[in-house]
Amino acid sequence: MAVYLEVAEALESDIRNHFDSGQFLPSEMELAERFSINRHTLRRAVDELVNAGLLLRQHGKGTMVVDNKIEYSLRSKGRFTESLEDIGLQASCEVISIREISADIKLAKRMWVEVGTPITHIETVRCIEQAPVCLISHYLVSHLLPGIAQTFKEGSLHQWIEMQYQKKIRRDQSLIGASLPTRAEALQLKCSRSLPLIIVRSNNRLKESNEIIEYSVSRSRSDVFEMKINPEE
Amino acid sequence: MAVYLEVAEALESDIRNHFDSGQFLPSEMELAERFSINRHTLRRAVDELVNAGLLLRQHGKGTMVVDNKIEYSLRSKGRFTESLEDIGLQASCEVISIREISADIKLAKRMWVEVGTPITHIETVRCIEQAPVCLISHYLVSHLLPGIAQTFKEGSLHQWIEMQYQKKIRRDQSLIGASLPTRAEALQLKCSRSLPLIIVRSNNRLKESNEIIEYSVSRSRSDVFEMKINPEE
DNA sequence: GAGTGGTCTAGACCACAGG
DNA sequence: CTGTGGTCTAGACCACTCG
Repeated sequence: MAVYLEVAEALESDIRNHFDSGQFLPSEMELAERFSINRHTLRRAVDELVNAGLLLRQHGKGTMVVDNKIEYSLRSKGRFTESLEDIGLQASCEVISIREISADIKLAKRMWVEVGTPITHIETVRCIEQAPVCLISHYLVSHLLPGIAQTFKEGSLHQWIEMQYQKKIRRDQSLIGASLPTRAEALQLKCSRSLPLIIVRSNNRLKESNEIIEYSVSRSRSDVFEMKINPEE
Repeated sequence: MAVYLEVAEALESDIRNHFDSGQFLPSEMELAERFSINRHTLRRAVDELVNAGLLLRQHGKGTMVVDNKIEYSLRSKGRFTESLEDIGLQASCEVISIREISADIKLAKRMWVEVGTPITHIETVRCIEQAPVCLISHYLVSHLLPGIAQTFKEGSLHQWIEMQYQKKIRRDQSLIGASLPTRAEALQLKCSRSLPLIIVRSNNRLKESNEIIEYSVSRSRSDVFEMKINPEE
C-alpha cells in the first residue's frame, strides 16, 4: 500500500479522535516531519482527506477540519425530510446580510418585474445545532414590503411578512437541482467542496393579487436534507 | 494562472479537436516534452482532465480519452425541466438488466411488503440523443405483474404496465436528494465522478386498491435535469 | 525487456493571510 | 515580516501491461 494512503488513514483517525470541526491542523511541514515523510507526500495524503470532505485547505491560513461530530449526530438521525411548503419559508436562524439592489436583466426575468425594479436582497442561513445546513437568498419586491430591510432581524421571513404586512403568501412552482458548492458556499456551510448541494428555486406570490413578492434560492447540504414531495390529487 | 491549468486547457482543446473517444494520448514523457514542462507538472494538468471526466488513466497502458462530443450538444441546450409526474415514469430508452430478487429488510420496509416477497428488479437507462442521462432502478411487486420480466423490452415501463395489465398507477410521495455518482454510475452515465446526481425515490400504487406496486430510484445528471414541482392547491 | 503510469524524495520559489 | 498553503522542477525507483 502506498505511503500516502497509509498516512491518510492514520491522519484521519487522529483527526476523528483529537480534533473538532473548525480547528486547524498543524502545518504541512510539521505533519511531514511527524510522519517522517516528504512534504509532497504529506500533501498527497491530505489531498485524500480534502477530497473526502474531511478537510478544507485555506491558502495562507492553514487546513481546517470540517467534518465534525455534529455532522455525525445529524447523520445518525437520518436525513431531514423537508416538506416543500417549508423550503425557503421556514425559520431561518440568522440573517447574514441585507442589501438594497435593483433587478438586473436575469433577476427581472425570473421575478417578472421590470429591469431596475428595487429589490431587497436578504441572505440567511439555517442552522441545526449550531451547524449551518442551508443558505437561502431571498429577493423581495421592495415596494410591496416597505421598511423590511430595517425591521427584519431573524426567524422566519415568511411569518414576519404575514405578521407585519398582513399579506398571505402562496408558493408558486419550484425547480429542484443539484450542484457542487462554490468556495464561498463551502466555507459558509463548513463543508467540503465535493458535497453536493440541493438547489431549490421558487417564486412566491401574494395570495390575493397574485403578484410575485419573492424569488428565493436555497442551497441545502445533501447529506442532511432530502426534499419531500406530496402529490395533491 | 498556474502552468498546469494552462496546459490542461491547451490539452483539452487538443483532445477535443484531434482525438476520439477510446484513443490513447501520447505518453506523459512525450507530452511533458512537447509542452516544455516537467513530467510532474504535466501529470498535474492531466489530473484536471481526469477529474473532469475527459481522460481515464490505465496503469501500464496509457491514458485514454473517454469523453464524448454529445455532452456538449446537451449542455448547449440548457437543462431539461422535468415534471415530477414524469420522473421515473416516462419512456426509458433501454433496459439494462432484469432480475428476480426477493425483498431484503431494507427494501421490504420501503415497499411495505414482507421480507422475502418476490420482486422484479429492472434497471433502465434514459438517453437523449444517444447520451445516457438518467438511470432508473424499478422494484416491482412480482405477483401483481406476472410475466413482466419476460415481456417488457423497452420504452415506458408505466405505459407498458397500464397497457398490458389494465392497471392504473398513482404516484405516491417522492423524496429528492443529491449525491455524487459511484464509479459504476459515472461510467454508465459517461460523466465525471464530480458531477452531482439528482436522486428521486418514489413509490407508486395501484389507483384502485392502493397497493404499492413499485418503488423506484432514479439518478439524473444535474447538468441536464432540473425537477419541476407544481403545487396543486 | 521496453514502455507506461504511480510514488517518493528534494529543493526552490510564489501567493496569500495576518500581525 | 513570518508562516501558511500552492506550484514547479529534477531525478529516482516501483508496479503494471504487453509483446
